[in-house]
Amino acid sequence: MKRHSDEPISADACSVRVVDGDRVDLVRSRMPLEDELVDTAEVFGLMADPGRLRLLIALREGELCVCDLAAVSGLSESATSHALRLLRAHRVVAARRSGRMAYYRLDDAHVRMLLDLAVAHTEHTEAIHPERTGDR
Amino acid sequence: MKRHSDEPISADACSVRVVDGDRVDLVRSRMPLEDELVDTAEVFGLMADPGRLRLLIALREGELCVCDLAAVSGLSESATSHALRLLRAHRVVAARRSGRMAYYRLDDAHVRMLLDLAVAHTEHTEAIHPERTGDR
DNA sequence: TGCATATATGAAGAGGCATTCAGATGAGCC
DNA sequence: GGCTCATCTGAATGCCTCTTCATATATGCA
Repeated sequence: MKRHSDEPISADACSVRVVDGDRVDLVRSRMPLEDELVDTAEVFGLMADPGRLRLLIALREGELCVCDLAAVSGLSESATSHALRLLRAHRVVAARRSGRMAYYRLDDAHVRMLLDLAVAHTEHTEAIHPERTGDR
Repeated sequence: MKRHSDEPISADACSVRVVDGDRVDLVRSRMPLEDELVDTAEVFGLMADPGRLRLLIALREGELCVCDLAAVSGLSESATSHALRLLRAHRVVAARRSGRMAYYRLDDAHVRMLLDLAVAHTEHTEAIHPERTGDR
């Protein structure tokens, strides 16, 4: 049932011992392609910064201009712009320009779902929470 | 309808111009509490590393020992152990010990949902995606 | 008891990332 | 045209993170 080391383990099984080679091969076969996995990790990375996460959560309800996003997120306007640039580069948000204003909106259904799921989860724990006092 | 600057904008409205104060206040009132938001960002951060993400995806199907996780993820066993330690510290995975082996499993329903959603999405786009070439 | 195996840990180095500051672009207004 | 306002950009800096190497713990086995 348990074999080891002398069976064909697809890729880089050079120096690594393996306990359950069959499981390993199975799990490996179900692993997403490298590129997709890296993309996914990048998306999570975009949501891993509190400032950017605030921006994205704010945008769930509709578009906002940069200065309002800065006000909501607590970031400086420069930091906000940098963050939005990053998010835009990854097609997570899109911009609409009107005069000198720039209105940003969520532009990625997948990210929206992740955000909804995450916020729903926090609201769960919020039910237990008695207060909603100060912001920062 | 659009007011500005001279209304009470809860917290840090010192130097930041605000275009639509009502929207800002509304969005702010719906923003998760700071602590929860930071927690959420941390969870995303844990999934933002390709190595850790591979570990977590591998664990979706059941428990695995450290060396098999290393084999699956392509990480060194040391790096794997470090990663698992991090994940364990955040209660995302849990360990079961049997002899000198340590078997890890997913231990966070929320993370599992996020993973499922993410993997489902990659499997979707795998069929469709024509492009996604240049990022920045 | 002593050795090999499986995992855990600490320290350190390299790289990446977020913020800030200063300045640039570009639209609206007089 | 010249000024102001909203946003964008680049460079610099300090922090944080991931990996590796070396070593520690601890279990199983002879």
